[in-house]
Amino acid sequence: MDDSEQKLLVTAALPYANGPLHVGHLAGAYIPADVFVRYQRLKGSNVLFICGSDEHGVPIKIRADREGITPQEVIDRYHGMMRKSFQGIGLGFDNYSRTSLPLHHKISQEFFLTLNRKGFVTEKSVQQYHCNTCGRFLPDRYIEGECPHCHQDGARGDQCESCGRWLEPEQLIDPKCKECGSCPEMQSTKHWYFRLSEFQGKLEEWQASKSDWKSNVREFCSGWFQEGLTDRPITRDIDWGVPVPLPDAEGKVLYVWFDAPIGYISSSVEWAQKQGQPELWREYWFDPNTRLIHFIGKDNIVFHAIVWPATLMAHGDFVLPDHIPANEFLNIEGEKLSTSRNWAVWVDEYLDVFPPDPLRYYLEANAPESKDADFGWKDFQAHNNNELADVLGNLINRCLSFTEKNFDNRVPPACKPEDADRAVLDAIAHSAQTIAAALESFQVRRAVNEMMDLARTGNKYFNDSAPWKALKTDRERCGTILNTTLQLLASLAVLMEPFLPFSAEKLWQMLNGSGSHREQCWNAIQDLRLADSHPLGKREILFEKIEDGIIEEQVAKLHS
RNA sequence: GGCGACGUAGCUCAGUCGGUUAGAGCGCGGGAUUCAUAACCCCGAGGUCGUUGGUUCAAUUCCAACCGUCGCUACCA
Repeated sequence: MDDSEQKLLVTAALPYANGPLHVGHLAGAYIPADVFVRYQRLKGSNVLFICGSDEHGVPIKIRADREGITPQEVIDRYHGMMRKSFQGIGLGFDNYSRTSLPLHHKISQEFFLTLNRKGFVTEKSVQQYHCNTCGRFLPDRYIEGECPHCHQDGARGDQCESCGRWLEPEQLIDPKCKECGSCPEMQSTKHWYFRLSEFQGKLEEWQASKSDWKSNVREFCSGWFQEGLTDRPITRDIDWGVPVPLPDAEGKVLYVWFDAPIGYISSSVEWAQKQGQPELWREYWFDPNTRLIHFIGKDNIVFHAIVWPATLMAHGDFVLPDHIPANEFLNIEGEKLSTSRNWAVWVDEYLDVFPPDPLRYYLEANAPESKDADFGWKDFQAHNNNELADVLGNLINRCLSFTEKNFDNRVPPACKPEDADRAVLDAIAHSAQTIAAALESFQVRRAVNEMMDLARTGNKYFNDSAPWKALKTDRERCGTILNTTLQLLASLAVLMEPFLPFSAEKLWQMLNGSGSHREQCWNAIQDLRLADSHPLGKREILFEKIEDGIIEEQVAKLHS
């Protein structure tokens, strides 16, 4: 199929709106998704990139109660912060929505009703702890008590941190509400269950065809299939969420895990409305040829690879996920990231101090693709200084500076190309192919390294060719060397776009390229040429080095 | 407890569908150069590929056990 006809519907996990965005979020889902989408756009693919804030659920409600504000104020705050962070780091969503919108509520309710009408939802009464003081039913992890096994105090209703055993809340001795400390009591309550168990066969059959999925996703699912899927409650007893659209469901909302992925659909609908073509979203979601790709972190695998596809199957009509590239986690300075201990690097705070591309580059080159990776400030500095500044930035600067000083800042003509010159042009084509192949299989790390290797090739060529010597003996030869290197820079401006969009744009301007580098075609990069005598733009340092002191401040801040 | 992942040079990681001298970047040592953000380029030192067994003509690569790190375990989304 022609790339321009193949529709791509790309989603990045909806971030939960009870805290700001951190580098772990970026590394796991957002940067890989953005790199993929930017590459696809250069290729000319028809791609829709969707995201939004996930704004329901108990944790948001509890945060609001603690701070004495409304849940709406909580989500407004974090939705705004995350949106700004995404923009600052260059996430190019076509639409960034939020699940608190009436549009999303309506679509989620319709979804629920369809499943109910088709008989995939059943009603059940269950016993649950209820805190009379806080006035709500308590999720397992919000109940604490003495562990029945090791008798340690402070065990949670889902698991004892001390002995690691998995618990049921009613096993706890002397249970207490984690928020207020009072003793909860068992109450009967009614919930609606999604009949997930009915879909095991279809899911297994469907996944059997996904041999190109990453092993972490496949292994994870096979474990679940072996255990056997069970029906899942998809409603909750709180007043913050999408109300269950049934007459006898007062005070019940849809479980966030049910409504959140529907946010991918409602965000697409909102996008279509903003385009003035309110039905346009159907061309993506209802076309069986659409490749639906969900970028997520590994904590999301079971929901995206099992529960959500089953939900889509139950509803019918919608396209099923084609691929679910799930990344592992990012640690910070060797320790597990923890928002409650403030052991995290927040994107908004990063952007107060640094430009976006160095962080993008670091997370791309150090992406947690096959196993957990580590974010280290010194490591970040090293990647910026040794690679972005010394290899890529220096190649650009040495070439432009030389051309400016000796050739009136114009592209010298290429005369009598030699083997070395041709080899550089061949290397461009080869890199473009290698990077494309890596990105098609979601290997950002390999792809960005290949891009940097092309810059290394450029440095070696420039060095071996020694235009500063040729300048004195053979001005024509010197011009040819610069011409070749400048063509390499033009290609790099396009090749950099998926990884370093801000710098790619600046480089294109420095080269005084026509239009935007984003209008170039990835598949024709090797044919991209700056014309003889083409006037170059204004030169500037593309990647500043980062001084030790700045890094030390960040490390100190992390430990404070 | 169950399931899974990972453990390769000082550091961060590739790789090996079993088979000549195990790779990259950084860091380190030496050299060359001066166009450039004291950058670039070349050379070099450094690894019994977590441990112990097994299969095999041959294992770092397959299998088992063990040790270590981590994740998931179904209402933390």
